[in-house]
Amino acid sequence: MPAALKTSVRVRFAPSPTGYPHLGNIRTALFNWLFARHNNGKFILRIEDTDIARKVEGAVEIILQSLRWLRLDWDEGPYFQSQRLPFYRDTANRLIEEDHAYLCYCSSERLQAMRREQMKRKQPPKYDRRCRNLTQQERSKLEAIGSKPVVRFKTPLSGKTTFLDSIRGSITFQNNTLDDFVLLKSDGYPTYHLANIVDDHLMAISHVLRADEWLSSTPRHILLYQALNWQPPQFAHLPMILGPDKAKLSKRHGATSINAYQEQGYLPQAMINFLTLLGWSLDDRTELLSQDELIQHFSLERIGKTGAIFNKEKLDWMNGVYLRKLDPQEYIRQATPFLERDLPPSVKRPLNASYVNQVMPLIQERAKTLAEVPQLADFFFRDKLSYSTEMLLGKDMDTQTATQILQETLQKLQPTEIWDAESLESILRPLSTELNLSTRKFFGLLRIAITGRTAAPPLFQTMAILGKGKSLKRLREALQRL
RNA sequence: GGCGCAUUCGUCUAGGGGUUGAGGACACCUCCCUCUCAAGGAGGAGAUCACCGGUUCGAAUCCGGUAUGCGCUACCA
Repeated sequence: MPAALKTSVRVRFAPSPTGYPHLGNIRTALFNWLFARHNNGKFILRIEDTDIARKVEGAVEIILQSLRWLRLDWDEGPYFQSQRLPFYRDTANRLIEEDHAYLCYCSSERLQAMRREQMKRKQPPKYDRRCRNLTQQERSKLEAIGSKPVVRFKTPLSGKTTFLDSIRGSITFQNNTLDDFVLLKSDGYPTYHLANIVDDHLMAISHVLRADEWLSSTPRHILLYQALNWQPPQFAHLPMILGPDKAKLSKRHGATSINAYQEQGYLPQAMINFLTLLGWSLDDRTELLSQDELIQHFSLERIGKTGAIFNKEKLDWMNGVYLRKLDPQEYIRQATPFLERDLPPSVKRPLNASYVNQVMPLIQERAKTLAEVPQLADFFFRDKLSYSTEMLLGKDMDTQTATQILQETLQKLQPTEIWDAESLESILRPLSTELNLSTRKFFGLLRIAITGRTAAPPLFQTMAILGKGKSLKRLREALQRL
């Protein structure tokens, strides 16, 4: 390997297309990407599709789409392991030739029965190495019966394997606690262990940043590198992202697929910021960092060791911060598809752009996700409001008073020519004194008449945008309800 | 069962022998602003730093043990 290549940072994200990527997968991708960009290295994408049975149709496309959404651009790939089978087969053969691996003819039935028996006796379930020292004659006999062999690694029976993890320090395993794991399956496909180290070597990967769940397999990988006389990469095992039950994130934790967050109206920059802080920190106070700042400051040293429970409330808060920071025009651009998608079907499509432009600034500081926008802005668009008379009257107002208030308001507003927030305020505020009503009560009543809710954007601005016709119509409708 | 890793407010975390009677953020509570909501501002509550020993003048910080949690223990990744 050329010296220049050795010192350059080359990392990879190597998902298996067995499902949609969840937060944990994406966080691993993100840390690899940040590490590559920080060090001016390369970020490589590799699809580990070596399990035909568990392969999920369309998963690869979703993975790519998720990375694009988060703007985690890759420099090489995607490589597909299913298209690189000869590399693994050749390596397995070399291992057999050099007496580091052997063919195993044991049936999965026998293996299973053996494991069950071992478990029952409270023994560690391990392959019993029956085929490790087969003679040529015995092998021929088994092949004659039609047994399809797998290739197993000849794990050293004694000694220990030690490696230095960038995050966890020195870690040692006794070799006799490992068993002879499978390298090549009987269908000719490699297992993760083989494919992974062959590709990491061939692709000159300098650092392997992967989830903590791989820590226990690392001695196997080190042993493989040693057997092949290859230089292993630097390993760094990332703390995992946990579900609320503290268990490894999985399907049963609900909407964990990353594209679900896109659909729920989270911003990629908020996701990036939040995910990075799940396991990494800059200092004792910085919470908000842009993608550039993240790249600038990211380092392995500041990655924590403990698994992090995903805290949705904080994500919501952070997404709200990013939403509010958005340039108003950009906000509208982002929110419009959600309005088109989620506003009631009765609202005419396509939406009136200039009207949306007026409404959105009132919503921008109130939504934590873009998916909330249609809900919050709903009454600006729909024709019929739905609320009860009880709601209109509130706790302590009788029908008569309410009727009088609405009538007076209509009377005052009818002749008004200039219909903007300021004029409306200058008319309605004095009216509340005139009626001897607190602004809280008075505006509260009008708010429900105008918006159908108790919590909404400021009244006068809302009425201004709604326009005179619609506003008066709603006041009249309220009157009719009483 | 075996092996490995981890353990600081409910959650994410800072802090890596004395400046810490442990700092920040989310969530929560109170008050201010205010036509409601949101945003913003000011406060508050919340952690015997898992436990037990040891080293040290001094330990959240170093060492050992225990407990608990998690991960791995497949012809899955």
